This record gives sequence, C-alpha cells and structure tokens, in this order.
Amino acid sequence: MARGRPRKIKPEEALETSMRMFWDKGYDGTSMNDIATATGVAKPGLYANFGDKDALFEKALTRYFDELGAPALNILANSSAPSREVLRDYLNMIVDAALDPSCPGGCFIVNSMVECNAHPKAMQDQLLRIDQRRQQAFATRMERAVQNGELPKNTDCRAMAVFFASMILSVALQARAGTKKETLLQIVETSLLVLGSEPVISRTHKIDVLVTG
Amino acid sequence: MARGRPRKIKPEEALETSMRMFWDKGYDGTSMNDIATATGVAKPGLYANFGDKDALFEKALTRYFDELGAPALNILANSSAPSREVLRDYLNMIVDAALDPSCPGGCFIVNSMVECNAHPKAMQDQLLRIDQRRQQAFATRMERAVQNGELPKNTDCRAMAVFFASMILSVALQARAGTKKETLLQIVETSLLVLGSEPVISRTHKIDVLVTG
DNA sequence: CAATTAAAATACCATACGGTACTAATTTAA
DNA sequence: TTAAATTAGTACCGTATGGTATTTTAATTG
Repeated sequence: MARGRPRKIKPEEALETSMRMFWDKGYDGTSMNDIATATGVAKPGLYANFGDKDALFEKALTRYFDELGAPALNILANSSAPSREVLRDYLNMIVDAALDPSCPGGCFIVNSMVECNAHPKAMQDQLLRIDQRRQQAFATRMERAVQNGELPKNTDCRAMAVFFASMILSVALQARAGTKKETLLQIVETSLLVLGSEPVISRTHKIDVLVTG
Repeated sequence: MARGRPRKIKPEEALETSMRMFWDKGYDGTSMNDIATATGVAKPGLYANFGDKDALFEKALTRYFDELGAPALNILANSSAPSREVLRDYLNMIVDAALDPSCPGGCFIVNSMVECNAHPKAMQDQLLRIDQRRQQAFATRMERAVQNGELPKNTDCRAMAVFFASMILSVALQARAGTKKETLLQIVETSLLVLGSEPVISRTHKIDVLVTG
C-alpha cells in the first residue's frame, strides 16, 4: 500500500505547529513562509493539505477548541461537585492554561475575537459559535446549581452564565498582556462573590429531587 | 508669517483619522498607504509629521487615551456621588462608548493589548502604563467608598479595583465581537453584585468624618 | 527494469508593504 | 521679480506577502 513518495511529516503535526503560531502571532502576524519553515512542509505542501491561509487558520481554530476548549467545558457543565467549586476550578484552570509557559500567551479564541474584525465574516461566525458553546456550558452549570438548591430559584441563570463567560475573556486577555498569576487568581476569587458571599452547601437530597421530580 | 506652501490639512485631523483606522483595523491591518489615502496626506507628509509607522501608532494611542480615556477616569476616581452609582455609570458609559456606531468597535487600548505581543516592547509598556492608570482610578474609587462607609473597612480595595478594571476589558472585547447592548448591560449589573447584594446608602455624616477625623 | 503514483523542493509570479529620493507647487521676504 | 522656504505630489526601492507552475525525488506496481 501507500504508493508514491512517503510523507515527511504527518499533517496533524503541521496543523498543531500552525495552530501555535497563529495563537502566538495572530493571523496577520504569521506568514505562510513562517509556517512552511517551522513545520518543515514547503508551501505547496501546505496548500495541498490545508487549502489557503484562511482555511488553514479555520482548521487551526477548530483544532484548538476541540483539543483545549471543549473537554473542559464538559466538566464545567456536567460535574456533580459543588457548583461553586466547579466554577472556581474551571476559572483557575483557565488562569493556568493562559499562563502556561509551554504555550503561547492567552487564549487563541479570545485573541482572534479582536483580530477578526478586519477579516472574512466566516471567521467571525466561527468565533461566535464557539463563544456561545462556552456560554451554554456556563448556563447549564448555573441551572444545575439552581436545581440542586445551591442557588436561589429566582437566580437569573443566563445573566450569571454571560457574566462568567465574560470573565474568561478578561482573564485570557490579561494573561497575554503580562498580568501575573496572583492577580488573575484574585480576579477569579472576586468574581465568585456574585454567587453570594455565604458559601451554600449543596443539599444531599438533590438526587431525590431529580429522580422523583 | 508662515512662509512656504500652506498646509492642506491640519496634522491633528490626520492624527485623528489615523487613530480611528488603527482602532478599527489594528496595527497590521492598517497600511501607511491606507492612511495616506484616508487622510489626504501623502506618505512623505505622514513621515515628516509623525515619524515612522510605530511612532504614528504610539501618537494615536496617546491621543485616544488623553481624549477618550483619561477624562472619564477622573470622574470615576473623584466623583462624590454614591460609589455604587459611580461604578455603574462608568461601566455603562464604557458599554455605550464601545458600541457607539460613530466609532470603531470596542476599545483601542484593549484591541492593542492583544496585537502588541508581536510588536515592539515600547508599545507593550505604553499599554501597561495606561492599564495601570485605569486600575489606579478604580482603586481610588474603592478607597473613597471605604472611607465614606459605603463598604466595610476590611474590603480589599486592590482586589476590587483589579476586578472592575478587568470588566472593562471583557465588555470592550465583546462589544467588538458583536455582543448586543442588553447583554453587556446585564454583565455590568451582575458584576456590581460583588459589592454586596444589599445597596448600601452612603452615610450623611461622611463629610464630618473626613473633616474631623 | 520500466511505468505510475504521490509527495518534496525549487523557482517564480503579481501584488502590497514600509519607507524615501526627487520634483513640483505655492507662499513670504527681499 | 527673484530667492528662500515649506509643503504637496510622483515615482521609485528593496523586501515580504499569498499563492502556483514546474521539476525532482522516492516509493509501489507491473
């Protein structure tokens, strides 16, 4: 099997490298020549594998979300731990990820939300879709918190979700801009105050409610 | 007086136009040719008046902060109205400004905080200085709130200041990304919950305390 | 050993970029 | 009227960009 000259590099690896470069320098700041050099795939190979620059960027963004974004959202939405802790863990994890020295600064999606204004509409739409999935995960979390009795029944879940989703943006942005970890954790802790100053212990009969109700 | 050929355009106007273009499209997305066309000042004139592209960008950023940023910070820090209202007014004003249809989207400073990672260090430093002035204004406001008895004496003013400063970032970013006004106002309102759920009326003897204490 | 297939590598294209030398125009001062 | 001064405008330079036509290399199949 596999006729023809063997591949020098797996396309996945080249896409991973491209993703990190776009993440670091942005769409405009990353040239196809840079990518060709860094990946070891010459330009004609890039165009054969991924299409033009727009298509490569879109694939990089999708890969980023699928690999680094989506898994954590699942935990955020569905974990059965106390909601306050789930939120704190998720936000702290974002802080760590945004500061990870082995990765470019901040969040690729957040970075792109700024740059995309000067670029194709398809890119904006993709970003909005991702942002809304993030928001939906927060909303699901808040609804669980209300169902479990961790928050009052008249809680505006959507308002809370939109608020916490917006915290991701500012944390990622500041991480990229050089704000230090201690400060970012402080911001996260302060934001949790909107849940009410007294920690509410999740009630033990919450499962009964779900089953019988 | 005024020898030589008269100026076709005041440099201030060209700088204003340049500022709005950088604000809209970013540093990389705005070419000197674009600026020359939009301002009506040919490229050699731009270089004679403002220096190279970096210098022009820096002047644009300074102009933006001095004209649109700094004045509101003064009110934020020093207004004698109830602190909760001062904060709400300031944040709502940011929402309006970031959505103003007669201006490019979002906040020029916030936009630049993302892009600057791939550019000269002087630009990053300038942005951090501006960001810290904003943070300081919030800190002053929180300290006034504590002095006036609007917040408990053990309030961590710096934590609050950093938190609210970070709200500016996410609001500006989302305004640029297309989030609608209603949602942004909701985010602002939710963020005000960190001040405590019960509105605290500023005490009438606060001036006595300041004068006698 | 051909013949075929598929990828790599080189070289190149048109365009756009930041930046500048040079010329043309329009004013005041002598 | 002429000289000096100051700006506007044209044309250009070297480089870098996104993208591609073409050739070369290396493997499998007959």
